[in-house]
Formats: sequence, structure tokens, C-alpha cells
Amino acid sequence: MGRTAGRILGWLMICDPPHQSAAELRTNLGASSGSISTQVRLLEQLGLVERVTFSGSRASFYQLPDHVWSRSMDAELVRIVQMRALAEAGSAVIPNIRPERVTELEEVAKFFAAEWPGLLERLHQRVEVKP
Amino acid sequence: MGRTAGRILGWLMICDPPHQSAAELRTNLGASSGSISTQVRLLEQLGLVERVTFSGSRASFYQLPDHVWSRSMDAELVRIVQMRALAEAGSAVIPNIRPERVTELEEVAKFFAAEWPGLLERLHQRVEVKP
DNA sequence: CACATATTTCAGCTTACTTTGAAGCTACTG
DNA sequence: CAGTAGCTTCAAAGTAAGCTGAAATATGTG
Repeated sequence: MGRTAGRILGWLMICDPPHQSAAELRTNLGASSGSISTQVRLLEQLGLVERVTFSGSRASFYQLPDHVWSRSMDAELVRIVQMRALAEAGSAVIPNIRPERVTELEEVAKFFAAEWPGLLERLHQRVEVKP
Repeated sequence: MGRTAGRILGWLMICDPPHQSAAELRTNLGASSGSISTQVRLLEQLGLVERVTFSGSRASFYQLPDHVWSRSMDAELVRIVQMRALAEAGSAVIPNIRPERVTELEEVAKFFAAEWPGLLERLHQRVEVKP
């Protein structure tokens, strides 16, 4: 993630109101319109920003989705599963000496793939369901 | 981590013998001596490669440490704690509307800081203590 | 302890990514 | 449905990171 994307996220965490137009982002961050457009789209694809509109204004506004941080941990599971698939592909090249150089990676990936869903469930319980 | 660092790791997972000299890495990966020197040092600092020597040869050899993959998950705890510290610094700028934009990040960081040590313990049990 | 071998350093090159700003396009308001 | 505010695109410039290879430095064998 680029510099501007990070600054957009930071600003969207503290701005008032929580939704900002591209022009507001441009002004407050000192970035160009093109940069805002590109980076906001990137963040939208990553699920870290959502776009909202209001009738009466033709501008789009950008804001952080609810529970954005705990939800972003969900994406980690995708990467863990990709890692497990990669590690499993390694079974084709297991060396004779110290084969655990390859097999251990698979075990680690399997471990996290098994543990992560439960962890996420507890995280969401804790963060999204306030006591 | 750069391209060459990744290729070094990959080669060290499957090479025979498991320890390789800089010259061997250079030959097998088609990289320059400078690149090998720099990237091997980077990997050493990250704890992903260790350097060994043998009397009778003046060359250094590089190899993967034991349990390198499960141990590399330990480093994640450091990053989680750094994230918690950053998130706690955010308490100085909590906005009035939708304050959870900032506070949720802190809760997520705290959650992982609390959970990670136990997770690591079970990982190491599972991977390093073969049944 | 001389000296050949191995390693590190570093300036310049290459490559990949980011930003800018203006032109073109979209779509909403009135 | 015309006009225009706002968004996207894109080529060019800027920036950052990695690689190379030769020169400088370090190492430890014999």
C-alpha cells in the first residue's frame, strides 16, 4: 500500500464528518486528484474504504466501513490458505536430507489454517458485540 | 523482502547439502556476488538464515536454522506489540463521531497481543515436538 | 605471517512503482 | 435533457528499491 493510501486511511479515522469527498481528501492531504482517485479505488478493492453518495450532491464520499479493522483480519485467512496451498505444492520437492525444511512450512500453514477461523470468531465477538 | 532474498530461501529449502557457500548461491541462482552478500545479510538479520563455517575452508556457508518457519511466527508478536503501541497512541486523537474508528484498532491489537503467545506455544508443541 | 581466497562496499544502472495535472468522460441536478 | 461538477484516465516525470561488478577490505590457511 502506497504512501497516499496510508494517509487517506489515517485521515478517514479522525476526520469530521467521517465521510469525505475526493476534493476534501485532496485539500486535507495535499495530494493530486489523480492520486486520490487511484488510491481510493485501491482501498475500496481491499475493503478498507467504502463509497457513499447523497442525493443533492453529485460527489462521492469515502468513509471507513464499520468494524474495518477486525474485518481486515478476515483477509489474513485467505493468505494463510494460499500459503498452505503453496506449502503443499512443496511436497513434490522434499529433499532427502533435512526434509523438514519443506515439510515444516506445510505444518505451520496447516496449523494456522485450522486455528484462524476460531480466532476470528472470538475477535469479532469481543470487538463487535460490546458487553 | 526482495526477489533475490526469496530465491535464496527457496534454494536453501531444497539444496543438497543444506549449507551453501556464497559462490554456490551465486552459481545456482545466477545472481551477482554483491547481491548475494547483501541479501544473505538481510536474511541473517531476520533470523531466516544462519551462517556456519568449517575449518579447512575459509568460506562461509549459509543454511536455514532449525524450525525456521515456526520460529518466524514469533517475530509476528513483535509487530503486534508495535501495532498495539501505535493504536494506543491514537487515544490522543479519538474523534467525537464514530470514535470506534480509532478505538477498534486498539482493541484488535490488544486481542492479538493477548492471544498470540498461547497460539505460538501450541504451534511449537505441534511442530517441534514430533509425536 | 604472507598471500590467495572470500566477502563487503558502493557508484551507477535498471526496473518498478507513485504522483501529477490536464484532457476526456460520466452522470446528476435543476 | 442541457449544462456542468466531479471522476477517471493516462503519459510524463519523479522516487524508491534492487542489482551489478569492480575495487577495497577482511579472513584464516598453510
